[in-house]
Amino acid sequence: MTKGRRAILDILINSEGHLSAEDIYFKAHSVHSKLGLASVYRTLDILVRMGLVNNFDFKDGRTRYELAESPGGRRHHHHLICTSCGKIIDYGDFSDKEVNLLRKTEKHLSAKYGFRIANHSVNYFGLCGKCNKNE
Amino acid sequence: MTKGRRAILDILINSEGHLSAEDIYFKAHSVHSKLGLASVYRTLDILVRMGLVNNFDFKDGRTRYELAESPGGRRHHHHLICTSCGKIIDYGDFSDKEVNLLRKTEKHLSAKYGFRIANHSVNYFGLCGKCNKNE
DNA sequence: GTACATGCAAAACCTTTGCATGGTT
DNA sequence: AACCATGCAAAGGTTTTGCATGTAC
Repeated sequence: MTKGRRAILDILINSEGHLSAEDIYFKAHSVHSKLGLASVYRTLDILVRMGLVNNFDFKDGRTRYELAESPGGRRHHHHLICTSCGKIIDYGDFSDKEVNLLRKTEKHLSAKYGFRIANHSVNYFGLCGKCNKNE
Repeated sequence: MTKGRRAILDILINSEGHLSAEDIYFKAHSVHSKLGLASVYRTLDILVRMGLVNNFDFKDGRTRYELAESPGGRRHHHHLICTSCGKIIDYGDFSDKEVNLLRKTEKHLSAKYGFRIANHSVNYFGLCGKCNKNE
């Protein structure tokens, strides 16, 4: 565990999520001004592989990273993404029904196709209120 | 509607989906050997905007395209993706419960956040049977 | 001291853009 | 003729890699 990795992890822990590698790179500079962008990518790659971080594609050309859900920590959520302005809303107040169904579906898929499912991503794409009006 | 666009659309209609722009470019060459990669991208962009084609990110560094679901045509489905070998399985035999719940969730989200939701993407990431064993 | 993480720069890669040309109506 | 799609090549942006150096254990 090096200074750079610590900084990156701290940033992920203390942020709202949806950070690009460059976002993290700039934030990290205030703490550790020598950190290079390549190291950010290398660290993120490790964290993703370890399952501590999830990455997402919101179709804006860069990969977004956020801390994975953890017991007592960040809660699992899905995303609403405005395809016009890029606004992202986290949706996490699932009903019990939703949670149970997703869990059951994962189990069903695991059994049927022999997959070991590590995580899932659910994204709703559309227009936010503002962009909807402007159209 | 030009020759190039016709070729691209035909390829999308007659394929199993999950095609990258380059896949389409190569396939198109057997019919229309002058078609350039840029035109493939331009056409795909139009088709996506028209809602005829959906694009996905399976985290292998390139965008994948497939024909959108249509009445009587392709059915809506979700994806299982092996994060090791890249194998993709389409999952489309939803139960009524699943369909209803998703529909209700979309309605709920639309109302709560003022979004007009155009489509959603659900992806399960994990290891396929073969990669699971090799680990 | 050894192994591994780093920084920097260059490369690789996918995707987009500019521009002159060609095709369609 | 006007308009738009095209091909080609160049540019753009993100992510990865090579290599010498620095750092953690």
